[in-house]
Amino acid sequence: MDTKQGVGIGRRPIRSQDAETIAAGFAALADPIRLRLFDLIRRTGLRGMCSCDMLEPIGRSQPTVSHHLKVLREAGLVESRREGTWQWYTATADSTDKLVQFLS
Amino acid sequence: MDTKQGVGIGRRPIRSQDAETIAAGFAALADPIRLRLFDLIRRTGLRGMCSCDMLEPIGRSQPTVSHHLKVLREAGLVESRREGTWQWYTATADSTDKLVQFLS
DNA sequence: CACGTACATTGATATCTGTCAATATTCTGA
DNA sequence: TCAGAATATTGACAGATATCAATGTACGTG
Repeated sequence: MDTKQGVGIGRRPIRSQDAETIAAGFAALADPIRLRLFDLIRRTGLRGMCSCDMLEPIGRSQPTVSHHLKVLREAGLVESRREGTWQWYTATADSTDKLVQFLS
Repeated sequence: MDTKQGVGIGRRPIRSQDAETIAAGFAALADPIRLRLFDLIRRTGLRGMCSCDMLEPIGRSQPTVSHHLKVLREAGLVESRREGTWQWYTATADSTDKLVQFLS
């Protein structure tokens, strides 16, 4: 049976392709460790945070933290720059724009 | 109205327990099918949407859609009411508050 | 060059997740 | 009470993911 109303109210549903993109953004924050990493990094503002300083507060092995940082980077939520042997992570400016836009 | 800080950006890093909760919310939207379901439901406002009308636009089997709706419901993003054999889904009022608060 | 530090990658494994067919449940109407 | 419709649950399975030990790579200092 069909309970549909006539069209006219509201815009069109999200495109399947856009859903993939936005869902991928949410997926990057869908893990508690990544969420905490992103939270830590974002708090450090422009200066950013060295990944060596994340191990202790996060409480996971170095490879695991490195893996999660890669996921955050590939999702466009953070970016990194080298400084000697250190790697500094900062939150990207428009990191969460699409996500907030979808939620609002 | 208390003065307690929410889970947004404050002086201290997010608590591990809060990270679990918020990450679970993001996880509910981390799948493209669920994102589209939530998008569809939200567009119908107070009236809501019958799950029988979701099958065709979503393009997944009835058990799969039912499974995703359950995930959305358990995440607090949608709620449902029975009407005869139909099940009507609506977006909850404060569904995305915590998520937006974290992102902002 | 050699060594130590910071970080990334690989490989293995246990767990989680999305999917559908089959089946069960709940409700309506005859 | 019986049949049919809408929805939920179960069971099975393939693919994804989180994790760590081991190893590899890049950089700085002697």
